[in-house]
Amino acid sequence: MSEATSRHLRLYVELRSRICLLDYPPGTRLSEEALASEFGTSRTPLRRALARLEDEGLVVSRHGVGTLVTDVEIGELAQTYALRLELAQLTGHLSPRPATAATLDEIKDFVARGHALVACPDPRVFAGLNMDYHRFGLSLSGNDALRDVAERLYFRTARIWLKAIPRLDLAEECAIFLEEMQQTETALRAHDLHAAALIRRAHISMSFQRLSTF
Amino acid sequence: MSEATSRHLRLYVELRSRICLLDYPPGTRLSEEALASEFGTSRTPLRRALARLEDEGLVVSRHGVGTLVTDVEIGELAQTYALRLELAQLTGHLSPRPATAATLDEIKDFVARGHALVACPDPRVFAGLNMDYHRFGLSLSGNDALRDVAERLYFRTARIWLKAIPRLDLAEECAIFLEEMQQTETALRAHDLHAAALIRRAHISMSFQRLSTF
DNA sequence: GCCGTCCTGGTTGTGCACAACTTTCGTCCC
DNA sequence: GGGACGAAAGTTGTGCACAACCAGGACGGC
Repeated sequence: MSEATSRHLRLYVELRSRICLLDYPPGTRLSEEALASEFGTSRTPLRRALARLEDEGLVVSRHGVGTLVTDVEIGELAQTYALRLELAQLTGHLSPRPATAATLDEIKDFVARGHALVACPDPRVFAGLNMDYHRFGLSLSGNDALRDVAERLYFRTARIWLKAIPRLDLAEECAIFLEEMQQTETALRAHDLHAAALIRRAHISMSFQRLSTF
Repeated sequence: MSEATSRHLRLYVELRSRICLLDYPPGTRLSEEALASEFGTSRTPLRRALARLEDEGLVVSRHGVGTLVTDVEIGELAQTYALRLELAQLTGHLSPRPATAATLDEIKDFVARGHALVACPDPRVFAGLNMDYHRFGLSLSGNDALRDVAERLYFRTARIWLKAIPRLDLAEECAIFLEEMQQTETALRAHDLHAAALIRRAHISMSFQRLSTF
């Protein structure tokens, strides 16, 4: 991979993480100059990364004003979740990858991290674990297109869900999350990827239900 | 919409069309300078559009070499089609929009254009009609996220399918396409969006079957 | 004849200076 | 005192010059 490409990817991924982990909550104004100097580049490559984030709807740049982190209204959130449900289930159908020993080790590790989270609930840790676990869920399918699409949708709305966490019961959310990972571990041990996908679907659905009580 | 945004969109859409209509077949080298002068801008805004095309996988820029239109191997094509099948069917489930009189006029017009195409088969006209019809199919769902995702996948692979057309029977492909639109018209007249989505799914599936005989 | 080297033309990537634009705040007129 | 106007500061968008890089060919040594 070329130097330029790798730098672009680094900037893009880092900024995307900061946005979705609420280091930059919706409405934050990102300064091109400040970010460029932080990352040790000029504005040009940084603008390339911001442009991609804008194309994907995570920020919006307005001439003379600034680059602002976007918010998402409930209507769009509902549509995106409706689609994510279906995609989650599809991970069990579209070229599923048989669970290997490595897969089982991974899910075991996730469960361990879940226990640690329940013992000491923290929104930031929750968000990071959730993001990692999402990526793990996608890795169960061998369909690249499905992975790309699902990842895109996840990052499109993850920050909104996280923003609502303080208004929910953090401890309870952590417990539910741990439960999901435990159920998934059971399914994977039984080598039932279909079941694992359904579990994922069910929990995304319930998560949105709890979210939309506001 | 700002001046810059509208220009960006114009460049992006125009280049994407040219790529997917095979005005620029896979492997073509796009010159930033030439395109910039054609569109009457400097390289900077043009590079913004090319960068987006690269992020979406339609071109690849290599330092010192050029910007090349990508090709797609059969494996990726299969995965993308597998996903497109599911998404096509979902347009019948995820906030389907009831067929109005305007909808019926539209599909009637498509059938008319289909008849004209069958009378005088032409790859370029075929491609244009197919692209318009694809957009029409998406408009039957009110789910923005689904539309975005499906459109992205369509443009990702449309040129590959079109590239294979000369190796198939053009007249037969046109006839099949017309048939699909006629069947869809019947479904829409019956206000059965579920059926319309299944017809779309079936034809995408069969289209890929014919395609992958090579 | 063959291989390695260097040079040259052409392309994308980067940095910088400036243009275009928006917001805010101060000032002046009424 | 209120409102309109304008200047100023700060931001993103654009154009340009140059750096970095790659492919191909000429050239010379062997």
